[in-house]
Amino acid sequence: MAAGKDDLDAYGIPVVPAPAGAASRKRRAIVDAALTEFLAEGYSAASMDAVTARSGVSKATVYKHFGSKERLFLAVIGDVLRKTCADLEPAGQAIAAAPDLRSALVRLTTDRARILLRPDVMALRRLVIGEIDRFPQLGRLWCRVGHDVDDGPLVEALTALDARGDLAVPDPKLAARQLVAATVGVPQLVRTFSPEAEIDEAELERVIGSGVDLFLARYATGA
Amino acid sequence: MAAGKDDLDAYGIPVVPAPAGAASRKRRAIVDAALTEFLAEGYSAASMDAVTARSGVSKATVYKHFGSKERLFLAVIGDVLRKTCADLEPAGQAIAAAPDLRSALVRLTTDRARILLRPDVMALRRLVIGEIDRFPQLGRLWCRVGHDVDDGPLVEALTALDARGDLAVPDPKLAARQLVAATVGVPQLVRTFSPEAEIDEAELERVIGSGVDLFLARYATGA
DNA sequence: GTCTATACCGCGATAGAC
DNA sequence: GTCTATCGCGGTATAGAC
Repeated sequence: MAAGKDDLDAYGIPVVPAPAGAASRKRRAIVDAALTEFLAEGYSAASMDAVTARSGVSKATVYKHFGSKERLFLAVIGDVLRKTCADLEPAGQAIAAAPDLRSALVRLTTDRARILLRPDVMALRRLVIGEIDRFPQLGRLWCRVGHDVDDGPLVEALTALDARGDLAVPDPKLAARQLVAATVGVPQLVRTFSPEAEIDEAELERVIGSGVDLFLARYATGA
Repeated sequence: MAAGKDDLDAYGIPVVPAPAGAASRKRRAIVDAALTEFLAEGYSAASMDAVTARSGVSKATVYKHFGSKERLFLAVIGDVLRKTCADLEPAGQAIAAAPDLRSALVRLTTDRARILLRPDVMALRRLVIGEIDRFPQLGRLWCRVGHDVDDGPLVEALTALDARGDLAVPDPKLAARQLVAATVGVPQLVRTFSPEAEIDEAELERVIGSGVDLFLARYATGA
């Protein structure tokens, strides 16, 4: 049992450190192959044989690196989830300082929608939702990094706008959820059940814009 | 190959007629056991052995009735999905005639939320989402009977209200999606990633009421 | 229609040479 | 670290008696 092999991060997902050097390339190949396999088949139907075949290494090597199918799944999905959604981090910080609030909200929600609606992110989301009972840690991780439920920076920005009088938001946490639901949530729901649906750019802009208008009609001050 | 064994309904889901009599009880036991097993384990990890054990019949009987794991899954999930969401059918018909529009919208969305947020319905939803790639028919079926994406009656009601001048709704289809997203969608999203979260009745009323207010702030006429 | 028993396969995980 | 070869188990589906 190597040192640090059972370390868990704040979300209960095993941290498997990547060794530098020649083995690192094989490790990368395993991770890539595993992600493809898990996204295509789901956790249970995914085969470790298929992962080894796709990655070009032997099965023993896979187990030397990750120990078990469950640890491989958590490491791979957790990593890609963190990386993919890292773009969402600097979310609502520019909102409070923006001259035109509507434009700022449209830009914020549109940027988020572009990322969250990407086919690979949607597939990852479906996989996480389907395996929630088996891996509750991934659900908690998705909520935090993807801000699918709570968005800290956005809540803070709405609170600041309320204090300044630019908006009248009695419950910023609820308002943030409503804004996200009325904008990103609408096309996201459609694509959740229709993976093959295309993203019409003009339609997306129209939906997002209408959602922001919905939000502002309720929370904008007369000023 | 019995007659009608390969009949498909409008959604591409096999229709397996239930014979009346003594065998009907066994069939019911199989369906109940299979639903429990699939909801608990997902499609791939679900075991036909576990289904037979839970239902108290032999494995051969299960295969005599349903032919394969795939057909059993489609039949069971499709049936329960239709039955569960049948309560949602008479959706927006009473809206247009209601004296108090806000109360009517709150009642409509609250009723829907109560059904869609039930733990068993949420679990079914997670299962369908996770198996969308394998069974696209279930995604299409969910969209229709659950009105998770499009709600025909609600769209018609909004169109009528717009024509009468009670609301100003330029795009009823989009408005219907926004109403659902801003009300039911908010707690639904939370519980999608947190199966164990409880439904606080007071909190639900507050969220739904706020969502309806959001909707009316945008679409209500001055009158 | 229903049962018991089993064919047959692919799975996750490991042993031991190098 | 990496390989080949294999173990043991549990999976779906079927055969044949009743």
